[in-house]
Amino acid sequence: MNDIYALLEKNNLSRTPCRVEILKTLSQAGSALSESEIRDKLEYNFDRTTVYRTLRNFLNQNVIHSISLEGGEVRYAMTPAKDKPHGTHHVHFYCNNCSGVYCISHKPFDTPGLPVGFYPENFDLLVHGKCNKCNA
Amino acid sequence: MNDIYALLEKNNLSRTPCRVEILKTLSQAGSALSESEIRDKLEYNFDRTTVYRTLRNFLNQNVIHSISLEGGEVRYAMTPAKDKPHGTHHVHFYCNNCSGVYCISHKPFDTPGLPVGFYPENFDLLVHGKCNKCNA
DNA sequence: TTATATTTGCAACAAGGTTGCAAATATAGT
DNA sequence: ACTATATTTGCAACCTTGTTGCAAATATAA
Repeated sequence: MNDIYALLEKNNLSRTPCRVEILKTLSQAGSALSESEIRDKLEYNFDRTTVYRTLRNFLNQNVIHSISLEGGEVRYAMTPAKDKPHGTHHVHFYCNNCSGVYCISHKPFDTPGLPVGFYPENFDLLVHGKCNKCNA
Repeated sequence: MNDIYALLEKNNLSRTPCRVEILKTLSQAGSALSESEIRDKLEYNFDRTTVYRTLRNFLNQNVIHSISLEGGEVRYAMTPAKDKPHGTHHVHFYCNNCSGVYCISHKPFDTPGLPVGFYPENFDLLVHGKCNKCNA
Protein backbone atom coordinates (compact mmCIF):
# COMPACT_ATOMS: atom_id res chain seq x y z
CA MET A 1 0.00 0.00 0.00
CA ASN A 2 2.84 2.36 0.84
CA ASP A 3 4.60 1.42 -2.40
CA ILE A 4 1.52 2.66 -4.26
CA TYR A 5 1.57 6.00 -2.50
CA ALA A 6 5.29 6.23 -3.13
CA LEU A 7 4.82 5.39 -6.79
CA LEU A 8 2.22 8.13 -7.17
CA GLU A 9 4.41 10.69 -5.43
CA LYS A 10 7.44 9.77 -7.49
CA ASN A 11 5.37 10.55 -10.59
CA ASN A 12 3.83 13.73 -9.24
CA LEU A 13 0.35 12.25 -9.28
CA SER A 14 -2.03 13.20 -6.51
CA ARG A 15 -3.46 10.39 -4.40
CA THR A 16 -6.96 10.15 -5.88
CA PRO A 17 -9.24 7.19 -5.09
CA CYS A 18 -9.40 5.97 -8.66
CA ARG A 19 -5.63 6.03 -9.10
CA VAL A 20 -5.02 4.22 -5.84
CA GLU A 21 -7.61 1.54 -6.56
CA ILE A 22 -6.36 0.88 -10.09
CA LEU A 23 -2.76 0.55 -8.97
CA LYS A 24 -3.81 -1.72 -6.13
CA THR A 25 -5.79 -3.89 -8.54
CA LEU A 26 -3.01 -4.13 -11.09
CA SER A 27 -0.31 -4.89 -8.56
CA GLN A 28 -2.39 -7.59 -6.89
CA ALA A 29 -3.36 -9.20 -10.22
CA GLY A 30 -0.93 -11.90 -11.25
CA SER A 31 -1.36 -11.06 -14.92
CA ALA A 32 -2.17 -8.16 -17.22
CA LEU A 33 -5.81 -7.04 -17.25
CA SER A 34 -8.10 -5.40 -19.77
CA GLU A 35 -9.89 -2.18 -18.90
CA SER A 36 -13.15 -3.97 -18.26
CA GLU A 37 -11.44 -6.55 -16.05
CA ILE A 38 -9.87 -3.74 -14.09
CA ARG A 39 -13.16 -1.90 -13.67
CA ASP A 40 -14.90 -5.07 -12.51
CA LYS A 41 -12.33 -5.51 -9.77
CA LEU A 42 -12.47 -1.96 -8.42
CA GLU A 43 -14.21 -1.60 -5.05
CA TYR A 44 -15.98 1.58 -6.04
CA ASN A 45 -17.72 1.76 -9.41
CA PHE A 46 -15.86 4.44 -11.28
CA ASP A 47 -17.06 5.60 -14.64
CA ARG A 48 -15.51 3.99 -17.70
CA THR A 49 -14.21 7.39 -18.79
CA THR A 50 -12.47 7.97 -15.50
CA VAL A 51 -10.76 4.62 -15.66
CA TYR A 52 -9.59 5.21 -19.22
CA ARG A 53 -8.28 8.64 -18.34
CA THR A 54 -6.42 7.27 -15.37
CA LEU A 55 -4.92 4.48 -17.45
CA ARG A 56 -3.83 6.99 -20.07
CA ASN A 57 -2.10 9.07 -17.42
CA PHE A 58 -0.32 6.03 -16.08
CA LEU A 59 0.72 4.99 -19.59
CA ASN A 60 2.15 8.44 -20.31
CA GLN A 61 4.23 8.33 -17.16
CA ASN A 62 5.20 4.72 -17.76
CA VAL A 63 3.72 3.67 -14.43
CA ILE A 64 1.87 1.00 -16.38
CA HIS A 65 2.30 -0.32 -19.92
CA SER A 66 -0.09 -1.88 -22.38
CA ILE A 67 0.23 -5.16 -24.24
CA SER A 68 -1.53 -5.63 -27.58
CA LEU A 69 -2.71 -9.15 -28.30
CA GLU A 70 -3.87 -10.84 -31.47
CA GLY A 71 -7.09 -9.39 -32.73
CA GLY A 72 -6.54 -6.00 -31.15
CA GLU A 73 -7.19 -6.92 -27.53
CA VAL A 74 -5.30 -4.68 -25.11
CA ARG A 75 -4.21 -5.51 -21.57
CA TYR A 76 -2.64 -3.27 -18.97
CA ALA A 77 0.01 -4.14 -16.38
CA MET A 78 2.30 -2.43 -13.89
CA THR A 79 5.65 -1.52 -15.36
CA PRO A 80 8.24 -3.48 -13.36
CA ALA A 81 10.42 -1.13 -11.31
CA LYS A 82 13.65 -2.26 -12.96
CA ASP A 83 12.24 -1.27 -16.34
CA LYS A 84 12.26 2.45 -15.70
CA PRO A 85 13.32 4.03 -17.96
CA HIS A 86 11.83 1.39 -20.24
CA GLY A 87 14.40 -0.70 -22.08
CA THR A 88 14.31 -1.72 -25.71
CA HIS A 89 13.53 -5.43 -25.31
CA HIS A 90 10.06 -6.28 -24.07
CA VAL A 91 8.87 -9.84 -23.56
CA HIS A 92 5.35 -10.91 -22.71
CA PHE A 93 3.87 -14.35 -22.43
CA TYR A 94 0.37 -15.26 -23.56
CA CYS A 95 -1.07 -18.53 -22.25
CA ASN A 96 -3.01 -20.34 -24.96
CA ASN A 97 -4.90 -22.20 -22.26
CA CYS A 98 -6.03 -19.60 -19.70
CA SER A 99 -5.45 -16.44 -21.80
CA GLY A 100 -3.35 -14.96 -19.03
CA VAL A 101 -0.68 -12.44 -20.00
CA TYR A 102 2.56 -12.20 -18.03
CA CYS A 103 5.44 -9.72 -18.23
CA ILE A 104 8.79 -11.43 -18.77
CA SER A 105 10.38 -8.10 -19.38
CA HIS A 106 13.69 -8.69 -17.67
CA LYS A 107 14.72 -11.41 -20.11
CA PRO A 108 17.05 -10.21 -22.86
CA PHE A 109 16.94 -11.96 -26.22
CA ASP A 110 18.86 -11.95 -29.47
CA THR A 111 17.22 -10.02 -32.25
CA PRO A 112 17.10 -11.09 -35.87
CA GLY A 113 18.97 -9.52 -38.74
CA LEU A 114 16.77 -7.25 -40.86
CA PRO A 115 16.70 -6.52 -44.59
CA VAL A 116 19.01 -3.79 -45.87
CA GLY A 117 17.81 -0.31 -44.93
CA PHE A 118 15.76 -1.34 -41.92
CA TYR A 119 17.08 0.02 -38.62
CA PRO A 120 15.60 -1.34 -35.41
CA GLU A 121 15.00 0.77 -32.35
CA ASN A 122 13.13 -1.52 -30.01
CA PHE A 123 11.59 -4.97 -29.85
CA ASP A 124 8.30 -6.36 -28.59
CA LEU A 125 8.19 -10.11 -28.28
CA LEU A 126 4.99 -11.98 -27.50
CA VAL A 127 5.57 -15.62 -26.64
CA HIS A 128 2.56 -17.93 -26.88
CA GLY A 129 2.40 -21.18 -24.98
CA LYS A 130 1.36 -22.68 -21.66
CA CYS A 131 1.93 -20.81 -18.43
CA ASN A 132 3.21 -22.28 -15.17
CA LYS A 133 -0.27 -22.62 -13.66
CA CYS A 134 -1.70 -24.43 -16.69
CA ASN A 135 1.22 -26.84 -16.76
CA ALA A 136 1.01 -27.79 -13.10
CA MET B 1 -3.64 -12.33 -61.34
CA ASN B 2 -3.35 -16.03 -62.04
CA ASP B 3 -1.59 -16.54 -58.73
CA ILE B 4 -4.65 -15.07 -57.02
CA TYR B 5 -6.98 -17.47 -58.80
CA ALA B 6 -4.63 -20.31 -57.94
CA LEU B 7 -4.47 -19.26 -54.32
CA LEU B 8 -8.26 -19.24 -54.10
CA GLU B 9 -8.54 -22.65 -55.71
CA LYS B 10 -5.89 -24.13 -53.49
CA ASN B 11 -7.98 -23.05 -50.51
CA ASN B 12 -11.30 -24.19 -51.94
CA LEU B 13 -12.61 -20.65 -52.08
CA SER B 14 -14.83 -19.67 -54.99
CA ARG B 15 -13.68 -16.77 -57.14
CA THR B 16 -15.97 -14.00 -55.86
CA PRO B 17 -15.35 -10.36 -56.78
CA CYS B 18 -14.73 -9.28 -53.20
CA ARG B 19 -12.20 -12.03 -52.57
CA VAL B 20 -10.34 -11.35 -55.79
CA GLU B 21 -10.20 -7.61 -55.18
CA ILE B 22 -9.02 -7.92 -51.61
CA LEU B 23 -6.25 -10.35 -52.53
CA LYS B 24 -5.22 -8.11 -55.42
CA THR B 25 -5.10 -5.11 -53.11
CA LEU B 26 -3.12 -6.88 -50.42
CA SER B 27 -0.62 -8.40 -52.80
CA GLN B 28 -0.02 -5.09 -54.55
CA ALA B 29 0.36 -3.16 -51.29
CA GLY B 30 3.94 -3.03 -50.11
CA SER B 31 2.89 -3.12 -46.49
CA ALA B 32 0.15 -4.47 -44.24
CA LEU B 33 -3.17 -2.62 -44.40
CA SER B 34 -6.02 -1.98 -42.02
CA GLU B 35 -9.56 -2.96 -42.98
CA SER B 36 -10.48 0.62 -43.82
CA GLU B 37 -7.34 1.08 -45.90
CA ILE B 38 -8.22 -2.08 -47.79
CA ARG B 39 -11.79 -0.96 -48.37
CA ASP B 40 -10.67 2.44 -49.62
CA LYS B 41 -8.46 0.78 -52.22
CA LEU B 42 -11.09 -1.60 -53.59
CA GLU B 43 -12.42 -0.71 -57.04
CA TYR B 44 -15.96 -1.59 -56.16
CA ASN B 45 -17.42 -0.32 -52.87
CA PHE B 46 -18.14 -3.45 -50.91
CA ASP B 47 -19.92 -3.25 -47.62
CA ARG B 48 -17.83 -3.16 -44.45
CA THR B 49 -19.44 -6.40 -43.34
CA THR B 50 -18.54 -8.17 -46.54
CA VAL B 51 -14.94 -7.11 -46.27
CA TYR B 52 -14.71 -8.24 -42.65
CA ARG B 53 -16.27 -11.59 -43.48
CA THR B 54 -13.88 -12.08 -46.34
CA LEU B 55 -10.90 -11.17 -44.18
CA ARG B 56 -12.07 -13.60 -41.52
CA ASN B 57 -12.30 -16.40 -44.08
CA PHE B 58 -8.81 -15.64 -45.31
CA LEU B 59 -7.47 -15.55 -41.75
CA ASN B 60 -9.01 -18.93 -40.96
CA GLN B 61 -7.40 -20.48 -44.00
CA ASN B 62 -4.13 -18.67 -43.35
CA VAL B 63 -4.26 -17.00 -46.75
CA ILE B 64 -3.66 -13.75 -44.88
CA HIS B 65 -2.55 -13.03 -41.34
CA SER B 66 -3.16 -10.14 -38.99
CA ILE B 67 -0.63 -8.04 -37.12
CA SER B 68 -1.65 -6.34 -33.88
CA LEU B 69 0.05 -3.03 -33.19
CA GLU B 70 0.34 -0.94 -30.04
CA GLY B 71 -3.00 0.47 -29.00
CA GLY B 72 -5.00 -2.32 -30.55
CA GLU B 73 -4.62 -1.35 -34.20
CA VAL B 74 -4.84 -4.35 -36.52
CA ARG B 75 -3.34 -4.69 -40.00
CA TYR B 76 -3.79 -7.45 -42.54
CA ALA B 77 -1.24 -8.85 -44.97
CA MET B 78 -0.80 -11.78 -47.34
CA THR B 79 0.80 -14.79 -45.72
CA PRO B 80 4.07 -15.40 -47.57
CA ALA B 81 3.95 -18.65 -49.52
CA LYS B 82 6.93 -20.17 -47.71
CA ASP B 83 5.11 -19.74 -44.42
CA LYS B 84 2.44 -22.33 -45.10
CA PRO B 85 1.93 -24.13 -42.83
CA HIS B 86 2.72 -21.16 -40.66
CA GLY B 87 5.94 -21.49 -38.73
CA THR B 88 6.54 -20.63 -35.10
CA HIS B 89 8.67 -17.49 -35.51
CA HIS B 90 6.92 -14.42 -36.88
CA VAL B 91 8.70 -11.13 -37.36
CA HIS B 92 7.09 -7.86 -38.35
CA PHE B 93 8.57 -4.42 -38.65
CA TYR B 94 6.75 -1.22 -37.71
CA CYS B 95 8.19 2.02 -39.05
CA ASN B 96 8.05 4.76 -36.41
CA ASN B 97 8.22 7.32 -39.19
CA CYS B 98 5.70 6.27 -41.84
CA SER B 99 3.69 3.75 -39.74
CA GLY B 100 4.21 1.12 -42.44
CA VAL B 101 4.17 -2.51 -41.34
CA TYR B 102 6.30 -5.09 -43.14
CA CYS B 103 6.48 -8.87 -42.84
CA ILE B 104 10.01 -10.09 -42.12
CA SER B 105 8.64 -13.52 -41.47
CA HIS B 106 11.42 -15.56 -43.00
CA LYS B 107 14.00 -14.33 -40.49
CA PRO B 108 14.65 -16.76 -37.65
CA PHE B 109 15.65 -15.38 -34.26
CA ASP B 110 16.81 -16.68 -30.92
CA THR B 111 14.15 -16.84 -28.26
CA PRO B 112 14.69 -15.96 -24.62
CA GLY B 113 14.67 -18.35 -21.73
CA LEU B 114 11.44 -18.31 -19.79
CA PRO B 115 10.66 -18.70 -16.08
CA VAL B 116 10.21 -22.23 -14.76
CA GLY B 117 6.93 -23.80 -15.84
CA PHE B 118 6.40 -21.64 -18.91
CA TYR B 119 6.51 -23.59 -22.17
CA PRO B 120 6.63 -21.64 -25.43
CA GLU B 121 4.83 -22.71 -28.57
CA ASN B 122 5.31 -19.81 -30.95
CA PHE B 123 6.75 -16.32 -31.07
CA ASP B 124 5.57 -12.99 -32.45
CA LEU B 125 8.21 -10.34 -32.68
CA LEU B 126 7.39 -6.75 -33.58
CA VAL B 127 10.45 -4.68 -34.35
CA HIS B 128 10.05 -0.90 -34.22
CA GLY B 129 12.39 1.40 -36.10
CA LYS B 130 12.93 3.11 -39.43
CA CYS B 131 12.12 1.32 -42.66
CA ASN B 132 14.18 1.31 -45.83
CA LYS B 133 12.12 4.03 -47.50
CA CYS B 134 12.30 6.39 -44.55
CA ASN B 135 16.06 5.93 -44.28
CA ALA B 136 16.78 6.63 -47.94
C1' DT C 1 -12.41 32.25 1.91
C1' DT C 2 -12.41 33.36 -2.50
C1' DA C 3 -9.98 31.86 -6.81
C1' DT C 4 -7.96 28.28 -9.52
C1' DA C 5 -6.77 23.74 -10.94
C1' DT C 6 -7.78 18.73 -10.95
C1' DT C 7 -10.72 14.98 -10.90
C1' DT C 8 -15.06 12.82 -11.74
C1' DG C 9 -19.55 11.63 -14.15
C1' DC C 10 -22.51 11.91 -17.91
C1' DA C 11 -23.84 12.07 -22.61
C1' DA C 12 -22.39 11.69 -26.98
C1' DC C 13 -19.54 10.10 -30.35
C1' DA C 14 -16.13 7.35 -33.43
C1' DA C 15 -13.76 3.16 -35.04
C1' DG C 16 -13.42 -1.68 -35.39
C1' DG C 17 -15.81 -5.72 -35.54
C1' DT C 18 -19.94 -9.06 -35.25
C1' DT C 19 -24.76 -10.99 -35.94
C1' DG C 20 -29.43 -11.70 -38.07
C1' DC C 21 -32.06 -11.53 -41.84
C1' DA C 22 -33.46 -10.96 -46.51
C1' DA C 23 -32.16 -10.22 -51.39
C1' DA C 24 -29.07 -11.53 -55.00
C1' DT C 25 -25.81 -14.91 -57.10
C1' DA C 26 -23.96 -18.91 -58.00
C1' DT C 27 -23.92 -24.25 -58.03
C1' DA C 28 -25.98 -28.60 -58.55
C1' DG C 29 -29.46 -32.18 -59.81
C1' DT C 30 -32.62 -33.89 -62.80
C1' DA D 1 -33.53 -25.26 -69.16
C1' DC D 2 -35.57 -25.25 -64.43
C1' DT D 3 -36.24 -26.03 -59.94
C1' DA D 4 -33.77 -26.71 -55.40
C1' DT D 5 -29.96 -25.60 -52.58
C1' DA D 6 -25.91 -23.31 -50.99
C1' DT D 7 -22.96 -19.14 -50.97
C1' DT D 8 -22.23 -14.38 -51.14
C1' DT D 9 -23.67 -9.73 -50.49
C1' DG D 10 -25.98 -5.57 -48.32
C1' DC D 11 -28.41 -3.49 -44.71
C1' DA D 12 -29.65 -2.43 -40.12
C1' DA D 13 -28.61 -3.14 -35.67
C1' DC D 14 -25.65 -4.05 -32.18
C1' DC D 15 -21.31 -4.64 -29.02
C1' DT D 16 -16.73 -3.20 -27.29
C1' DT D 17 -12.98 -0.21 -26.76
C1' DG D 18 -11.61 4.25 -26.50
C1' DT D 19 -12.16 9.48 -26.87
C1' DT D 20 -14.12 14.36 -26.31
C1' DG D 21 -16.95 18.22 -24.37
C1' DC D 22 -19.06 20.05 -20.70
C1' DA D 23 -20.70 20.70 -16.12
C1' DA D 24 -20.56 19.35 -11.17
C1' DA D 25 -17.66 18.09 -7.44
C1' DT D 26 -13.41 18.01 -5.17
C1' DA D 27 -8.97 19.43 -4.00
C1' DT D 28 -5.17 23.05 -3.94
C1' DA D 29 -3.39 27.52 -3.53
C1' DA D 30 -3.53 32.60 -2.34
